[in-house]
Amino acid sequence: MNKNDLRILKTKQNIHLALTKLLKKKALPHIKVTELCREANINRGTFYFHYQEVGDVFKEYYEEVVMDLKESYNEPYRHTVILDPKNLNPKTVRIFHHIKKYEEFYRIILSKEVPLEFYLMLFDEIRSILMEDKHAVLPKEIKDYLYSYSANAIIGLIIEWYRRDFQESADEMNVLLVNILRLKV
Amino acid sequence: MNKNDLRILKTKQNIHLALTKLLKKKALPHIKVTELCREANINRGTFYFHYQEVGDVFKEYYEEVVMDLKESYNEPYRHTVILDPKNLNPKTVRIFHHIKKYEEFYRIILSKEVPLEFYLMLFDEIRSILMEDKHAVLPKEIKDYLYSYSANAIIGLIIEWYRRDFQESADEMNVLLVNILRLKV
DNA sequence: AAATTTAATGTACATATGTTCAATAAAGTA
DNA sequence: TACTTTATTGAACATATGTACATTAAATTT
Repeated sequence: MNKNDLRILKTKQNIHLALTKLLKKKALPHIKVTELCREANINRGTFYFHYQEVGDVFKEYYEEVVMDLKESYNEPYRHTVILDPKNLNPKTVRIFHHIKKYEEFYRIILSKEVPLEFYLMLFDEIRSILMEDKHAVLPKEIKDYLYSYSANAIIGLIIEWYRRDFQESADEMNVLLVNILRLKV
Repeated sequence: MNKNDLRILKTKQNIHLALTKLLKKKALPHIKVTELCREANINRGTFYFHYQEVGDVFKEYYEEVVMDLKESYNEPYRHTVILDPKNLNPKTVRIFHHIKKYEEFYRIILSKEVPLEFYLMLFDEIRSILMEDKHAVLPKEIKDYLYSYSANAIIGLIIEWYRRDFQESADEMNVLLVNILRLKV
């Protein structure tokens, strides 16, 4: 199975286009394989040759999106220590900008019908971003919990942001995060 | 439709028993309606008379579990201000004990195949528990975000706990939470 | 105990799933 | 260009979904 085979590239592109089209009409779990293939003008057998279920197609997208999140952290003005309010500069936090950029995408990720898997992918990604920060020397176990605590706390803000229909700007979210951290609750 | 009709109670009980049995073998989304009805010895039409999908049966369980979580906060030694480390007494936090009590249940809730809906139910429940605490006077918007931040931070610990197979005791988790809050990160 | 209500059953039907396989066509390779 | 590889197709099959409805049986009500 040659990943660069033109036939495969075309097929996958058709499926991707069909999925984005269908996602505007209905939630991911309600999109049927049959429906997706009809929309993409490909045979159902071809679908099953590449994927197991509709969610797998979405996962391919998601990997691109996560790539963007990763890349946004490999730039010159790289952040230093995110979750230390003493050092935190709102501009250093890129996560909210990333979410805003892919807002339509995260509306799907955060909708209740969708498998937790996508949420956990976001969690792991944010967690690993936080792990790159230098933290005070702490026992490994505490650190593991601390990263999970902090990563999910940020997603907590994102959930609230989503529920408020992403009204606030990404910069406002960064200021909000700083304020919450300053509360030291 | 009389909720107390013996026929309904029996049918639902059979379905519940069948689901718990099947859940020991496979993940929730892989349990088919047909399969569940075969196991419960009820007609498939009867199932669709009461539910839309297998997940709805699970939701009925979940409501009982959430009830327990709620009740654990209506007891004499009620907590005061959970997320203020200065006042926090590990014994006052009941969430981890609740999770441990329904460990098998939360293993399902936190497994990747399951819809985000169940996660969000837990989120909303913990969030509303935190909302009962008296916080310093803050603008409503900040408060909304703060509660989402704190509630999800706790679930972050629970995710990590789950991934470590719930090895730590609930008391150890409370101590851990206090330590993290004392770090003021 | 008889009458009434309605949950549960059995059957049917159109559609979807997930898999298999031989035939075809479109790509890559010599 | 001719040859080779393999992705795609189409057809078939067993099983599952979701809905509908007349019949049956088990409840509740009188």
